[in-house]
Amino acid sequence: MKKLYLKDIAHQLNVSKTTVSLVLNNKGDENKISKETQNRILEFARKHNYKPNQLARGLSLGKSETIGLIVPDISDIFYARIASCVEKKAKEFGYNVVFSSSNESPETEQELIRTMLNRQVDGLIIASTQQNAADIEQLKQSSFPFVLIDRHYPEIETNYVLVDNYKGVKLATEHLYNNGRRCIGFVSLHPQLEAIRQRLRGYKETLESLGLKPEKAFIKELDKETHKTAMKKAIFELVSKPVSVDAIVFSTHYLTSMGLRELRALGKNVPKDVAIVSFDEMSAFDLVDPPITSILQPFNDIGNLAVECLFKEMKNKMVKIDHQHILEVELLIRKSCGS
Amino acid sequence: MKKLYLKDIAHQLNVSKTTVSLVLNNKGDENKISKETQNRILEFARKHNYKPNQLARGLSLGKSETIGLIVPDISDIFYARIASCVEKKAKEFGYNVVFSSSNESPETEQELIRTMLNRQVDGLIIASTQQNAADIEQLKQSSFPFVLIDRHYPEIETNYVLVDNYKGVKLATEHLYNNGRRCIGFVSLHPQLEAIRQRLRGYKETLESLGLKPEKAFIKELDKETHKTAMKKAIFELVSKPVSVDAIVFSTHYLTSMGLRELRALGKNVPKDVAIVSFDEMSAFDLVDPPITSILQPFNDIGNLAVECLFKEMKNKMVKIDHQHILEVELLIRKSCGS
DNA sequence: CTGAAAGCGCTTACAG
DNA sequence: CTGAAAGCGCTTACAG
Repeated sequence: MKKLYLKDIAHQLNVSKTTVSLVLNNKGDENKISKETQNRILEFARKHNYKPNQLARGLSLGKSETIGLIVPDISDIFYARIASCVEKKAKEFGYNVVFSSSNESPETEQELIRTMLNRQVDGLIIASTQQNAADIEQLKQSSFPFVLIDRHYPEIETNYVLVDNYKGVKLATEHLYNNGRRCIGFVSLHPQLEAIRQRLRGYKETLESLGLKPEKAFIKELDKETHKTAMKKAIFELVSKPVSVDAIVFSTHYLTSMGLRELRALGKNVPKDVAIVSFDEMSAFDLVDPPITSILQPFNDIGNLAVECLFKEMKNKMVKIDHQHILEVELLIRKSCGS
Repeated sequence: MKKLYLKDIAHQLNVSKTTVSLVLNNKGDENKISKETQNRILEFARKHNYKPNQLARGLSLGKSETIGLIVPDISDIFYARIASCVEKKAKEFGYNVVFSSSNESPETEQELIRTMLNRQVDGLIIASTQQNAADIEQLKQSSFPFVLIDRHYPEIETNYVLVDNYKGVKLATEHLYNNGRRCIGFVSLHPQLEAIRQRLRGYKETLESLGLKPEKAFIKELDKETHKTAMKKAIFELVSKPVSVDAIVFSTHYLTSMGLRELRALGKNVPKDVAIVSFDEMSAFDLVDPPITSILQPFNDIGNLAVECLFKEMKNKMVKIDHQHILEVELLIRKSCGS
């Protein structure tokens, strides 16, 4: 089966390329091309399964009908789920998506943004490393359509779809308190991410509002790079004298898993000795011993909303910053807090 | 920052577009362009961060430096991990990847393959629905570079990277046997997939080699569409009289989770009443009560090898079928089989 | 109603 | 050593 081109169709049907192109782009009527000609073309194209070369089309049209999705790590189930939604939603608009992982590296992120722009994506959805203000600012200045998800730059006004991180941890902390816990620890990554900062703030302020003091020793901030080894030490310190925490809020699903492993290794009973709550969850958290109480993020809504906002931006030409969504989060109570 | 084009550089540097293009494509030397001119151009391009429009470049070159990845579901952690590897590996070759999920629909898969071809991807990695022989055959006929992963068409000779499904289940079944189980059930999806068929075969033949009979009633094949409700019924039947299985092999990670939930709902103790093994695993399987003995798939190797094979094909022009890899699988023994 | 022609931004064979 | 020109496969303003 030889590849079929526009000119082949024109040739075989004895019409011009213009006519074929117009008809195939649904502009037959507005260009008053006879129904008969239209049908011949449509029929022929369908029968031979003609599809235009998207590179040529994109070059000519100045758009690629592709959007780019940049996430820290596509193999993180949270982002994988979002990617899945983004893909589905984009398809509704007839768009494809190119994805890439930044691996939390600002340099990689920068490179990815540029590569995608060179590939002429029409819009970008970014879960940023949040250390790449320059490029985000530039995107904004050049009125390129983009929306930030999961992570945003508080100092740059952009469209975004986030989650109420503060509220999530507040819910979790209160839940722990209501279950009688008074020495509540907090384990997270380094708070260079605004999302993490909000979670930390949620933790601290909730403790205070409950009349508890957020002790320095209760809080463990691990480096992204070294958190695997650091976790062991962190958990050990949290559950040993003089700290001896009776509950821990983990700021991310994989920290929860790692932390739980360490707690077990130290012979601690969850929830008896230490209750735990996880921000975000994993597929099998309900099967874990004990089932892990988790803060659920609406990943479907994040993905869908992001795409919708992006398409509004792309349509508007004039980019307006009027899509700043902070979605609600939900505390799913299972057994890891003792009730 | 206005977008910079090739002609702008040529203009500003008082040389032709040809010269600029040649230099930027590292063909300066072979075209004997003076070192000085080369340096001026390189310097200028770097300083202004010039990157060619990939659509134009692709159209001109007849290739896009993009590969396509089609999987059943990008939000399945198994495929997400493979996608992550594929992305990393492709980047080493300077390639991007476009991904899409077929959602196990042959029609969608067909459409995706065509869309990707129209987008001029230079090669395809496909975890097929295995119900789309026509397109795969066509890809093959037209000598388009592609490699199948995870699932293949036994009736079509293609390059592929698979996993030893038979062996995996054999290992699992023997392990169960060695732990004293004699009534071993098998829960899987409908065996329209060759991979599933191999797993089923592994189960049956191993039982036989062990002197056990693979009873019809021990085997549950669920429909992809209805497996959520069907699982409840299947598990109930397996653990009730007259069947009363004392072990179950699940042919996929999410079936394991679902099955375990049902076992618990019925008050069954795992592994005392029913031992279980999972083909493929999830992140928290080691934390589950009990930790789930699983057959591990080398997703990293699958992704890397697939990309390597694909690039060899792409380079060779003449596509040769000499990359048929069946990777080893590993049984990770935890506690769900009683030892 | 329809076609010839220019243009999208590149690459490269060819000529000098 | 370097440039003018053709070509990749489309779209569409313009002319008739």
